[in-house]
Formats: sequence, C-alpha cells, structure tokens
Amino acid sequence: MEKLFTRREDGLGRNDDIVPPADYPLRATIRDVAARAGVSIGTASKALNASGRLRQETRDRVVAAANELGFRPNAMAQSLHRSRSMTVGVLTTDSFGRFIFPILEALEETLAGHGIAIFMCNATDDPEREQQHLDQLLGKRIDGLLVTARRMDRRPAIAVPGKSMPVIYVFSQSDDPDALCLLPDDHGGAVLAVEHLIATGRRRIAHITGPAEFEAVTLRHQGYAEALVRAGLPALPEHYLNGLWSEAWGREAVAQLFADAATAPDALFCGNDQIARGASDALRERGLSVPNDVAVVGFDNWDVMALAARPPLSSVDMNLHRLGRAAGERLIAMIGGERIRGVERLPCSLVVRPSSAPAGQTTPKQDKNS
Amino acid sequence: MEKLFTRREDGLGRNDDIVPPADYPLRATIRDVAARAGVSIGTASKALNASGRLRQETRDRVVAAANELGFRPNAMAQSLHRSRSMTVGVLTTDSFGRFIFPILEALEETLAGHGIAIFMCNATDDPEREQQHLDQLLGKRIDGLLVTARRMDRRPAIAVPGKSMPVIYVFSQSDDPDALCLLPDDHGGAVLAVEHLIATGRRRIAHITGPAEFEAVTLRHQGYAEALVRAGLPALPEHYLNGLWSEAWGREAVAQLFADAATAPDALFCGNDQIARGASDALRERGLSVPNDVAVVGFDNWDVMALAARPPLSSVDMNLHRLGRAAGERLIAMIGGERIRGVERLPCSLVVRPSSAPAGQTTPKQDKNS
DNA sequence: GGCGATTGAGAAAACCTTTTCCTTCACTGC
DNA sequence: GCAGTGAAGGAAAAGGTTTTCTCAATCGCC
Repeated sequence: MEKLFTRREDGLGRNDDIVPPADYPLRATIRDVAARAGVSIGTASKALNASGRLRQETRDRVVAAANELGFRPNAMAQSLHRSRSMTVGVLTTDSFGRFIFPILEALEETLAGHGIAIFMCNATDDPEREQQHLDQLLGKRIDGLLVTARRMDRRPAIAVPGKSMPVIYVFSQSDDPDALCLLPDDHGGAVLAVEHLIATGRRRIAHITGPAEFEAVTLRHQGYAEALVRAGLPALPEHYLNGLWSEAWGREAVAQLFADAATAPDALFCGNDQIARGASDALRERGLSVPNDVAVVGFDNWDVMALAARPPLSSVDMNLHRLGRAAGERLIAMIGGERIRGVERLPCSLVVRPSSAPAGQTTPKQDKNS
Repeated sequence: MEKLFTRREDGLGRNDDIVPPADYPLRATIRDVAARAGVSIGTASKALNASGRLRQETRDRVVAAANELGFRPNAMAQSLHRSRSMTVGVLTTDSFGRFIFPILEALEETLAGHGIAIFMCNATDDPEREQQHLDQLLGKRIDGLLVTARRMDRRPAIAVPGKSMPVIYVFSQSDDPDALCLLPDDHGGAVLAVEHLIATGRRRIAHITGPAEFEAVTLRHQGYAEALVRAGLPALPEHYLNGLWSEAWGREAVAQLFADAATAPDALFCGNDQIARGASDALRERGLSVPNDVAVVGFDNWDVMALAARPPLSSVDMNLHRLGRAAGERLIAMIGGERIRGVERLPCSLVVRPSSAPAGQTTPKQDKNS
C-alpha cells in the first residue's frame, strides 16, 4: 500500500508530560495532496483556495485528491502566515454564571459566523490565575479579548501590553476610559417597569432590591425615582428597601412594607426575579392578591423564577442575547481596525405577565398547573 | 530610536473582510530577542527553554532581553512544530445550560493546570452547525474533543476522521461503543435518597419525576424501586408519577398523590429540585408539614431552588464539578496515548437539609428569613 | 606543545501554508 | 522562423519556533 501521509522521521513528542502514542495517525498535509494530484504544493494551495491561474482540470484534480485524503488545512500554519489567529479569548473574572450564558451563546454564534473561535477562560476572582490566562491567550495570539463578570462591578483594566489588542468588557465595567464597556441599561429598564405600573393604575410603588454596593442597584433606583417624579408621584424613602438578592429577602421586605397598612404600597418593583417571587409568595400568604391588590414586577426575566411564580411574573429582560451579539459585532469591528470606546448601554425590555395586570380586573384564571 | 520589532514588509492583511490597521504594533519575536541579546535565534530558544548547553551568563542575557521586549513565544509556531496544539474543543450539542456550568468550570480548571486551552462551541441542536464547528476544530488541530449536552440523551457519535483523536462524552452518551462517556450515577443517587428516607422512618415513599423518555428518569426509578424492595417495602405503581421537570408538575403530582388519604405517601423523592419545590409548596398549602408529615428529597442540589424552598430541600448532588474534573483528567490521559472507553458513572452524594428530617421530630425552627 | 575531550554557540532543517515571482510552453501574427 | 503574448504551473520565501548537527574554542593532560 502506498504511503499516504507524511510522517516526521525525527523523534517528535519529547514534550515533557504528554507523549503521543507512536501510532498516532497524522493528518494529510497539503504536501500529500500535491503529491497525489501530481502538482507542486504552491499549485495545490492555489487550487484549494480558488486563487491564482490554473486550468480547471488541475483544480479539479487537486480538490479530488484533497477529498480522498480528508485534507483539512492546518489553521495554525495559516494563522502563522496571516498573523491573524481567528481566535478571541473570553475571560470571566469570576466563574461562569447564569447571566454569562446567554451572552456567551450569542457571542459565540456571532463570531462563529465570521470563522472566529473562542477560548474560554475562568479566573475565579484570582488575579494570579487571571494573569496566567492572559499570558496564555497572548501566547496564542488572540485577535481580541472579551472580559466579563457575573457581577456588574467596576473592575481594574486588563493589562494588555502594547494597547494594540481590542478589548471589550461585557456585563462588567472597567476603570480604563479607553476601554469599551457593554452593559444593559439598568436605568431605562427600571423606568420601563415603573411606567408600566403607573400606566396600569398603580400609585404607591415600592422598590425592593439588592445590596446598595451594586452599581446596578443605584442605577435602577434612580430610574425608579425619576419615573415616579415624572408622573407626579412621590418617591418615599420607606418604599425603597435594600437587602439581599434572595427570595427570603423578598418575603421579609413584604413583611416590613405591609406592617403598617397606612403606608402599604399597591405595587412592587423588585430588583430581581428571586426577590419578586419571594415577595409574591409572601403577599399571597398574607391574603393579598397579586395582581389585584398588589402588582409585582421583577428584573432579569429568568424563566425558572418568573414562570414558576403564581401568578407568573412580569419582569424586565436585559436582552443578554442581544448584548452578546453586540459584543461580537463590536469586537469584529475593532479587529478590523475600528477604534471604539466608552460605555454603551443597551436597552432592556419589559415582559408583561399576569403579576402586573391592571388593578381591579379579575385575576386571569389560572390554568390547573400554575 | 532603534527598530525594536520585526515588521513584515509585504502587504499583509489582505484577508477578505478583516483588515488590521496599518499601525498594528507587532509583538517581539524570538528573532528580536536574539538580536538584542547578541546571539542566534537557536541559542535564544535554548536559553528561554532552559535546554541545550549554554553558559549561565548567556542565558541571563537572553532572558533579560526577552523581558525588556515583553517577549512571549508564539504558541502557534510552537504548536506547528510540536504537532500538539495544546487546545481541546468543547462542543455542546444544545446550548449551554445550567448543568454544563459546573462541569465546564472544573474542566477548564483541570486543563488549564496542564497548559491546555479550551475552544467553546455551541451547536444548538443543529447538525449542520455541529459539522461546521467540528471542521473548524479539526482545522485548529485540537488535541482532544469533549462533547456535552444539556439533556442526557443518547446521541450519535461525532464523526472524527481517523479515529485518532480522543473524544469524551460528558453528561451525554454516545452510541459509539468505543467512546468514553462520563455520567453521574443516577441509579446510585436514587438509592442514596430512598435509603435516607427509609432510615429516617419513612415507609410510603413516592417518586415524582420527569418524562419517561429520559434515560436518567428510568435509571433513577430503578434505583428507587430497588432500594424499596431491598428494605422490604412495596414499590407501588400509584406512587410513581411521570410528568414535566417543573414546579407546576410537582404541585399537580401532590394533588394526585394526596387525593386519596388511604394511599397518601409519607415521603416524596422528586426527580429534580423544581418538582420538589413545587411539591413542597403544595404540601404546605394543603396543611401538611414538611418534614413532619411528609419528607421531601429533590435531585440536582440546585441551590437556587433547594435553599429558597421552605424548609430548605434535601437533594441529591450529581457532583458535576467532580465530573468535569474527571473529564479533564481522562482527556489528558487519552491525549497522552491511553485508550479509555466505556461508560463511567461517577457517584452522587446526598445533601441533607430540613425537608427530610426524621418524622415526628419538631420542625427545626426557621430563621426569620426563610 | 600537541592531542583528545568538553563546552558553548551558530546554521539549518522542519512544522504547514500562502503568495510572489519566475520559468516554461504553446500560440498568434508577421 | 521568430518575437511577442498569455496561460499554466513551479520555486522559494516568509511566518516563529524547536532541535539536531556541526564547528570553533577552550581545557586538561601527558
């Protein structure tokens, strides 16, 4: 049988801890294709890339040979030549969280459409690991870097030497004024929620949310307050409660808010769906009807929470998928040479479900499963 | 000022849609390092890799030059030479789900420890996209491939030409008998849960779970039934209910199970934490105490559900982190030439919380937040 | 002082492609 | 019959690194 593939004669694989088996079958190279088609490797390359001046018959012969051999060009060799690796890194400051997924998914889809692959790295809040990952990525000559975090805190800028490589912060913010940061418009999302509640007839709208240290908490609070003031409603201090991002806190906050009937609200805008669900449960257990007595709107539009609640929760959707797509598009543009910087906030949208139906209407009858 | 970095003179970047800016600063190469240290590139290489026979003074000089230039070896060139890319692909059949997270996290950590980077690909159940991704990964000469899926269904084998590349299926199973599949031990997990319930004095244990098509559902059911039989308890058909993976189904199942007081169970083993939570809510609303009247154990140990439930849920933990670590270790071994195949099931563990405290004891007093 | 042994460092091949620049050859037109 | 043209395909460099082989210089020893 003819010798199909090139095989190195020297002792490869002296790589310290990982030694390939001796019979590891080697992939066909363009050299093999050229030999089989009876042309030079330059000609083979032209035929496979549909470039250069070649007879059609020659092209066909080369392509046929390539197919027979299952030839697939070595992307590393190509990249070396083009000095473009067609890869980007995604570095998560803390571990992969539920918010990162939709972003990642859309990002991956967008970049894959341009033939760009993604290196995933996770630094788990460890600066040393972050540096190691960065080193590795730089060694791999990534064309761009995307930094993300589960929590939307401001983080120190990634130290990329040379300032040459495009860097985008998604769902996280850097203190580097030259960086591009992509975030959801928390302020606008809150306005959306509160205006919806006002439009459905609510007048005493409370805001139960997470720890005050989060920038998102501040921004959403501002949006909430502004929307109230714009509608001529007071933003009462006793209607703004900070706590944890948990259901338990939602329940406790309801206990606080409804302890005094005189100041009890007729709507709750909650900082996330877990709080909203806890609040909703607590209201029901107090004998208050959602939405008839009190409307509830959450944040995140996390289906697991929003749909399982009784009744299903209205919620602000941060459109993380769109955020991921935008990140991919900006990154492509930046790799192409465009310089983009600043903070870009993408709009949220409101998903209305029964928990915020207009007051006084009968609750939509629930199906037997909910 | 001296010319620091090599710069290609020809018109690079004729790459179709992505053209780098003309002033894109180039990284230092080993050639630059060698020039600065006044040695040949071969010598520089030896100095940087601590190999070969060199004077210490020469080594130091080269290393110093490398540091001054911020030199970082081009991993693509290295890989080309070593025919070892130090990358692996992770291909998710369907999109990234909550089960994949912990696996991915541990996998990434394990591989990063060996200097191996991860390409993330998502095929979203589209065979064509899957093939595209696979092509791309093969072009990138990944050293191994990891296939995963949100749902634990059996899937067709990935078509890797040459049978040479290590492939591992994690949290998903292939019909290829030569493949290695890593899965949680669903059967054992169910046994753990049921034996725990029996040990705490329960005798009429029902199993509410997901759709019968899932292999995990079958396996857990078997474990459940076996544990009952082994304890001399009957596995009643009316105590086994298939439905959806949702809270709503958990609530409905409770309605069915407790419609007839004569056959009502004193414990529920649920197929996931959402069902368990729904069931737990429904029990409370029926005036039944968890765990005093009925004990509840879930599956997945998903903190968002298990901890937010009242009382917090006992649950079977699939140890996905360990699964991810194991996948990484097996992959490393296989890249090293070991041949591993078959189905490996890693043990689950049981996390006990108040929802399954022994019957008759008073419910542990709840803190004010729960 | 001459010889072999040893040490230190350079030259070059190899990894796999792409691309530019040449060469060869067959024609056309005179 | 020959210069000029155009087409087809080959040779070679480049991209960055590792590794083997070779060579020169130094050392120890008799």
